[in-house]
Amino acid sequence: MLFVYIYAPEEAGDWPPGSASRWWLHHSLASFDASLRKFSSRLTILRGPSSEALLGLAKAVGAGAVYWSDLHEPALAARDVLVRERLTAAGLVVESFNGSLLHEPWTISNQSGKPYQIFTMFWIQCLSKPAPQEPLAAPAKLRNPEAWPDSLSLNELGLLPKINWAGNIGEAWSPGEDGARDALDNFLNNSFSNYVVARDYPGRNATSRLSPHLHFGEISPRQVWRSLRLFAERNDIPEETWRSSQFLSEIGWREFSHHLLYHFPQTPHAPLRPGYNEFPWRRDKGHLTAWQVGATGYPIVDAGMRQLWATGWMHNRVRMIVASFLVKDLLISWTEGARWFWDTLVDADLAQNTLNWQWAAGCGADAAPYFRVFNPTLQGEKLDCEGNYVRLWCPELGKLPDRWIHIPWEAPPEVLARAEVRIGSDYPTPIVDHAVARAEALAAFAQMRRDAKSAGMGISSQI
DNA sequence: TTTTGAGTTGTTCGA
DNA sequence: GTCGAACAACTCAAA
Repeated sequence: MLFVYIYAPEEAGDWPPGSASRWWLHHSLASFDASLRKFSSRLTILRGPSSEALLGLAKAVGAGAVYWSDLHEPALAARDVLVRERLTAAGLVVESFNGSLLHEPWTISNQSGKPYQIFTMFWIQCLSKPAPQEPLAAPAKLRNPEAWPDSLSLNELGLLPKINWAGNIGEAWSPGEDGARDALDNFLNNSFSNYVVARDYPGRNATSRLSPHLHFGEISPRQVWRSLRLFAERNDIPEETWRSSQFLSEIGWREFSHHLLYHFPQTPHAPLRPGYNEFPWRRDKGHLTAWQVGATGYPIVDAGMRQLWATGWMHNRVRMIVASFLVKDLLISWTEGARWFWDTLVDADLAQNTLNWQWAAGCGADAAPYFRVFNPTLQGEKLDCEGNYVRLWCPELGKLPDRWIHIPWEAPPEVLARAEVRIGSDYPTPIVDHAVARAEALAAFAQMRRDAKSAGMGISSQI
């Protein structure tokens, strides 16, 4: 038995892995190889094109069958169809399996046979199905080939960034199966019981941080399901409680996003609701850059964007706040935000990135209504009331009292002087006035609805 | 068949 | 200070 990873970013269409993803991939592959070495096995690493690589390898080692886990990202799924055809034509047995979802996307549909576009009903349907298949145990031993085929070294893939900005990322994460299992165990034991309350506070480490592990297949949702069930049994948590838990429903949202991408493959670049096609997004390079580097003048937004840059990850709640800010306050297209997240997130996942950005922009499935505009000051004061999160990522504001930490531009001059903050030089002046920006956003969305109505198309998401 | 109600994550305004 | 209404349009299942 031979394990092979083929690096073929050009086969991912418009979405080759970004820098943060490649960093994770490097360490995940290293971890996988290390675990194979315990069986005196090893990971064979090849470069695409995938079908050529696999045909060559099969010939070299005399393989009779090729197996892989299904992916549903549009470009990769199309690639896999071609690979399957070519391998089959060459006389190889080819089988693929569901390794990344609780249910195959075509098995969940509403009464008229169409995909759900509302999460609640989708998830009720998922939960009403028989429990997902139990994950198989890892093999106790492997049958190794008589001779190992040629393989690239991991470093030859050039996945690590040229500049060593990944230093901070490494401190925050342990890519690989062991890291994934530790993250889940740690979450279940320490955070599961209080998840509903604590998860919204970015200063508390109360979320599972499983997303990159799930994306790279280091742990599967079926393993999460089973671990949660076993944890519940050990702790006398009734089945009804854990099955309807907020945490499991987050796994459900992941599932929902992957099913939607399967059914609506155009959504990474086009709004699910066609009425949003003509929305007059602004192209303001200066504002976009300020958002990207965390220099908007709104502390909770800047803290989030800097956390993203420094660690390849951002707290879920803060993702909503910064997304709302880009889309509603700056009126910059959600696709710009999706691009930036794609390149900077270690958990960048096409399905989830797409669903969630469209959700924030209001143009997606079960989306936030257009009038739901996050107020960055209020969100900061509610969820980071002592300013710990802001002080961690915006240290130049560190000496400001709690009272002013989320509204530094309103602080009295003597307070600013004492805190050694000069607004406009030490920390930016807000690049927009939220109250004005909110009014403009509401007006722009209202105009879009009028235009859509007069064009007789509505903003229906029907396709 | 038609109607009704509810739907991840919010904010503002006026009583 | 608190509280409810309003801020749309559409999906989907239950009644």
